[in-house]
Amino acid sequence: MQRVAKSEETRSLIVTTAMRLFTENGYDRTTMRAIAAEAGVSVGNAYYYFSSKEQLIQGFYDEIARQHLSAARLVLAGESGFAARLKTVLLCWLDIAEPYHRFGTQFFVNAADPESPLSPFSDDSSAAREASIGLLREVVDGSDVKLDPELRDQLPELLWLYQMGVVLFWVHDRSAGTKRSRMLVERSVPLLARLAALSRLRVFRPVSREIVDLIRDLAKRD
Amino acid sequence: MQRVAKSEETRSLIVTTAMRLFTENGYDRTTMRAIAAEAGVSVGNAYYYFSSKEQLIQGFYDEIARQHLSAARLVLAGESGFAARLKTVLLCWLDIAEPYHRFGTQFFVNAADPESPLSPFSDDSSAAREASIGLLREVVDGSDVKLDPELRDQLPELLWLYQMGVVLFWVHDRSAGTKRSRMLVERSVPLLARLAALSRLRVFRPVSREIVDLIRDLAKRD
DNA sequence: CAGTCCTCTTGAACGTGTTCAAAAAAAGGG
DNA sequence: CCCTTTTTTTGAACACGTTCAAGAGGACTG
Repeated sequence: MQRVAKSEETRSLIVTTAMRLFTENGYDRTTMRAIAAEAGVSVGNAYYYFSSKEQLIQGFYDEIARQHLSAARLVLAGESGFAARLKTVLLCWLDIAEPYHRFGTQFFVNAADPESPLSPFSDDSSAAREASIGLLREVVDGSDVKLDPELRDQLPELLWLYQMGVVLFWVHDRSAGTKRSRMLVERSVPLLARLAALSRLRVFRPVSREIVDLIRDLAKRD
Repeated sequence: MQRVAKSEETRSLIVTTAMRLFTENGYDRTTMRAIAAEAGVSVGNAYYYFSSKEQLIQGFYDEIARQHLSAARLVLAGESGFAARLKTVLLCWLDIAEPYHRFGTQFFVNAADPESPLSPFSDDSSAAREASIGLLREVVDGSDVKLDPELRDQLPELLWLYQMGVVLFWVHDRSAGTKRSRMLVERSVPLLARLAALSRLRVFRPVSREIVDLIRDLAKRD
């Protein structure tokens, strides 16, 4: 009983300290020895709770995702247009992630490793991924957009991929205040919305159907 | 004179040995000490020629790019349809990259770092990038495709981004013979070709123009 | 040929992430 | 309260990428 609490306390102390030092000095310049010393534990103890330094990053993902989810829900309430809703959600993510951009690149690099549990495509990340896709489903369902119904089901997943693209761009974005990423969102979202609306046109139907099928097949675990 | 040749010999000996050991044992399991020992030089000497272990990977990129360029030119000769040409070029890349897939993921992970000179978006990679885009321009120009002329200029760069997407998918692809990546190419290329053809329709024109403008603006170094 | 410079080479040493055998602390059982 | 088992903690040790002061080997100059 008491032991679980104590154990949980140590774990949380370590991750909190790590996050603070990462933010203060960057990921690379923060050593495991420094984290342990600052938290008042031994190096080995940090490894008892976290299998690697990389794993300590998970705390950041969780934090950003948590903030984004609650902030996005708030701003979504006022919007009913599809493009406006999507834009809002993405700009909201950029706002929240902004403070972490300086060293955040380091994190997303590690996450690019397909073997890593931190990869957004990994099984370990499926819970977070589902939550993100769920939010994008709210974006679609809460809007007044008219869509090919076949597309409607798949759209949230497609939008999630699009969001990953935005994040990738953001990671490489070196402009002041990451304003190029903002421009990308401001201008690509209306395009997407228009394309989605076009999906109802007859000439577009077969293309739209094939996209849906392709995504479905690719999503299958072979 | 003689010295330059000797120096070049040592450099090449090191990179060749590194590539062999990487292929045999994987990137992580190959140590700089092992490379140096196998090449019969000291560790410090390897660092005289290459600033880091990561930099030794460049040899792989160059090799794959070189093979792809010449192989693609061969198979391109027989095709005139846009979709067929594009599909050919991408499948050709998958064929050539196949032997490196097992440990290739490791390489592309390192390349995902925006700070790294190995990043496909970095200044250091601009030569290789231009060469790739040039090949894709041949794909477009050598075909009989009819396009919005505004789009025609930008299309090779767009296709390059699309190719990066395929590579990203390939890196995460765990199917036998990376056949899912092949499926992605087989089925997404015709879609792209159809979309490109649609760009001439009047309803599509404004969308097409905005895409072109957006890419142009994003490409600007601010 | 002696002296000077530049290129190339060496290997010990440093800092890092990570492991592991051992100890300490806590829990449980009689 | 002692004995056993489990959980938690320790810090020395290891392997690796990387650095650097020192030197070896020649090429050029006067």
